[in-house]
Amino acid sequence: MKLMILDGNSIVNRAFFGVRALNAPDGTPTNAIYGFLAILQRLLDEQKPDALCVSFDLKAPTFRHKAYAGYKAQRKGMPEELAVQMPILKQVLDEMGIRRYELEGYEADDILGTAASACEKEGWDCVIVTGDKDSLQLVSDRTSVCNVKTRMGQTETVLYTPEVFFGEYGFEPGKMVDLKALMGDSSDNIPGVPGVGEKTALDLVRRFGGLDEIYASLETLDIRDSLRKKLASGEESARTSYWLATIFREVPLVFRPEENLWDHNYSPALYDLMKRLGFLKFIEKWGLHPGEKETSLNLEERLTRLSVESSEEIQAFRAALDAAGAVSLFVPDGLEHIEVCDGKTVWDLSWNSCGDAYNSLLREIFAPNRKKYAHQVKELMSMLLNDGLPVEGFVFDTALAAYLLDATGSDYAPEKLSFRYLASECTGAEAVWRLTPVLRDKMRELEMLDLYETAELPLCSVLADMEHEGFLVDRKALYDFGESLNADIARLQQSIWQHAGREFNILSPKQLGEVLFDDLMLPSGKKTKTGWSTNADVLEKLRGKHPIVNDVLEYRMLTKLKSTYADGLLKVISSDGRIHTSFQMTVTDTGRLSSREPNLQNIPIRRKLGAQIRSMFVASPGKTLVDADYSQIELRLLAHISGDKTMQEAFLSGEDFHAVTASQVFDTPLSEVTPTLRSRAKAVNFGIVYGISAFSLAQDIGVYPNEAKAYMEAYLSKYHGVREYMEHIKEQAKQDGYVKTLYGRRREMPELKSSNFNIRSFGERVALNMPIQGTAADIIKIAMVRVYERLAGERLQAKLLLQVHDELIVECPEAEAEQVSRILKEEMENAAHLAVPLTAEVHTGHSWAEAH
DNA sequence: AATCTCACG
DNA sequence: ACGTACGTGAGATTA
Repeated sequence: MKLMILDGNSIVNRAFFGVRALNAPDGTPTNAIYGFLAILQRLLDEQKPDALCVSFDLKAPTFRHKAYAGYKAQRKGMPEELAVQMPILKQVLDEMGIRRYELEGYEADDILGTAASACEKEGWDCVIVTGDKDSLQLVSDRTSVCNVKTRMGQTETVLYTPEVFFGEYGFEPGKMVDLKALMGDSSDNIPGVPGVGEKTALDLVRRFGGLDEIYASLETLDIRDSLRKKLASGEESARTSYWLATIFREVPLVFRPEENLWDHNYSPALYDLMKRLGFLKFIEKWGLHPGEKETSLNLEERLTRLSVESSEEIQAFRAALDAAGAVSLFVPDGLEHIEVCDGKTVWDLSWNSCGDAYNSLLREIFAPNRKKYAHQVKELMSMLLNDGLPVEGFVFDTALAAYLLDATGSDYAPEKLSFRYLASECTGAEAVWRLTPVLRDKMRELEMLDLYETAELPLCSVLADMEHEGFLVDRKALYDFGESLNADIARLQQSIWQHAGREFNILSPKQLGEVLFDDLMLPSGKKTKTGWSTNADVLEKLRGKHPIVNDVLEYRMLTKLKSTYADGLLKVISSDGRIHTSFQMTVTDTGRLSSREPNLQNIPIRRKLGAQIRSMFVASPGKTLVDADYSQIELRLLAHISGDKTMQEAFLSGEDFHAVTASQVFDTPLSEVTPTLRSRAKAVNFGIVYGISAFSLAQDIGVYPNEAKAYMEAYLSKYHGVREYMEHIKEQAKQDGYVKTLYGRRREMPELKSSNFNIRSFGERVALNMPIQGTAADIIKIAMVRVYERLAGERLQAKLLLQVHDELIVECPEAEAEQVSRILKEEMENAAHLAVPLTAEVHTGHSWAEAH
């Protein structure tokens, strides 16, 4: 039998500092509880114990004289956001049926030690789960210690058995106390022997054993006399420390492992609690259900479902359809099956059940003048376009609404939304029906209805059309390009292997790291979780130190082009010779679109060879491409939003903005701004939008941090409105708990309240960046809707193909090119009226490379 | 499935 | 003292 006992305070601390800010729907912080449960769940899966319990410290002073010696005095008080989570966590454990042990006057460690002893006496195995190293002294044949670390939200565990412990420390676990007695531990106020640190202490214990062995033959030990002296004068301190470091294993508590047998006996109240905390994941994972009362209540309210099969049922459905003012729809996976809700009944139709009538029923359901609410309207429209069905008349999209209300969410499935916004369990078309008025009201409350109606919802048909249209690709040219890379890739591979003196997988960061930093002894810089970093930034700095570096950089570039772009794109050319991407409207935290399968928003351009890929995206014969992109829209928005007059004047002057910045920041006449100065100013401009630090700016432009700091200082004094904006927005975000764009799009910002420095700093940068990036996203969405309407309204054959954040691409007959160019420029530039001009540059060409 | 790297704005 | 720029998606390797 096996008992698992968790060191509650230690694990909850790890969880709190390791998990990003999370809040329950009512705002209560929940990250520590969430992290604790995630760690618990993982260990249950790994260890599969028969019994389970948790120990906690109580805050009161401890019984043993450690307390009076100021024991743990240096441990900081618990942050408020963690403190409020503690009682809730304990409640969760109670409802889960997991026993808690907490004893006034004793440390959690003492309880762990006592529990381990009890297990050993009764012939049980014991696994102690903790984030501290203090309990390692308890490791024995029967007792192991599972050490938990959280790094960047990821949990890592190390299971210490006597063998693992010996492997790491080079002595038996029991001697851990001796080690501490010698080296001390400032966090536990254990003095140790003055002048003896970790290195010395480790060496002593490994070579001679514990305190008894050392002091028994102190005079004859093979050590320096200075150390002998320190040990001799520190003996009393060492003996006291030994006692302080020893975990007390006899707390006055009867611990019977069998009393903690764990049977997954969750109380019905656990469902309510987890629901209040917003922990859908655990509700699902643990299969929790509401108590009887709530279930029956929901069942009564639930609309009747009817599978439409017989001709009578088809008749009834048609009658209901005609009588309904609007219907809600849900299409689980493809048009061969659809749920329709008229507010009274949920009708379930499918190709299987309705047979020949199905197609005509679909035509009736999707009749252009029928008002329809649906979930993921754009995706539905794409399916309809493929089947030649009409795409008009969609007046609400629950997924899109939910995204506007909370863009940081990751799952907008109808059942999740009904859980969250309706506190009920309906699914599919019924959920869509009930959610529609609720989500609409919420959007109105938060002043986002206008953005929804003028940008997001109309954009669905624009994007569906773009996806349907696709972008023509010169398949042969793309194939030839891919083939032409092979020779160089093979040559570089040989050369790299030659330099390395052996064959290895160059694309493996691990193997490459060994070659560069172990074999060739190049200076290693940054490290990653798993080893030394070998990314382009690092390698760039090693250029010239060894010829292999250049080859690796080039090899990486070529293999990337080959696999992602040449081979990758060839794979997704459709039978019509075109590539049809999918735009996602509910993915980004800022309001941007994203593109996938394939991603057409990251086609190469920055380097010559890569940019060739763009020449293979072409207009079909007789047609041309028109490409329009906003010029520095984000910086213009910074000038507008911050209200900085100097920056606004720079844009109004019509001069090269980065050059003007250089001239102002480096106090140089505009005519004397060198390319280097300009490019540094450019880096500062972009850095500011991202909330950069001087350190990173220095990295980016290759100067000392001091110098970078001076640049930023000069920048912010010159553009003092920007400095004021930066301070103001952070303050505002902290107060409101969210930031928003000029058009009212929001992003919730729980990070700003975190007591974790890194998370909080990240939040501050986001608060600064999101209103700018998000407003730019709003503006181009508005422009897209207007361009689409103009192109249709003026009866042009021109078709929008692609959006790349600040760029739109249209394909049209050559004869329309001039008119289309004018429409793009007008609609893009007039989509918003700012304190500075918003300009779009338009070009035409037969390939994307030419037109950009 | 997680990690690293790299393509874009 | 920390750890070092915002937002994405895809391919290859590793565990």
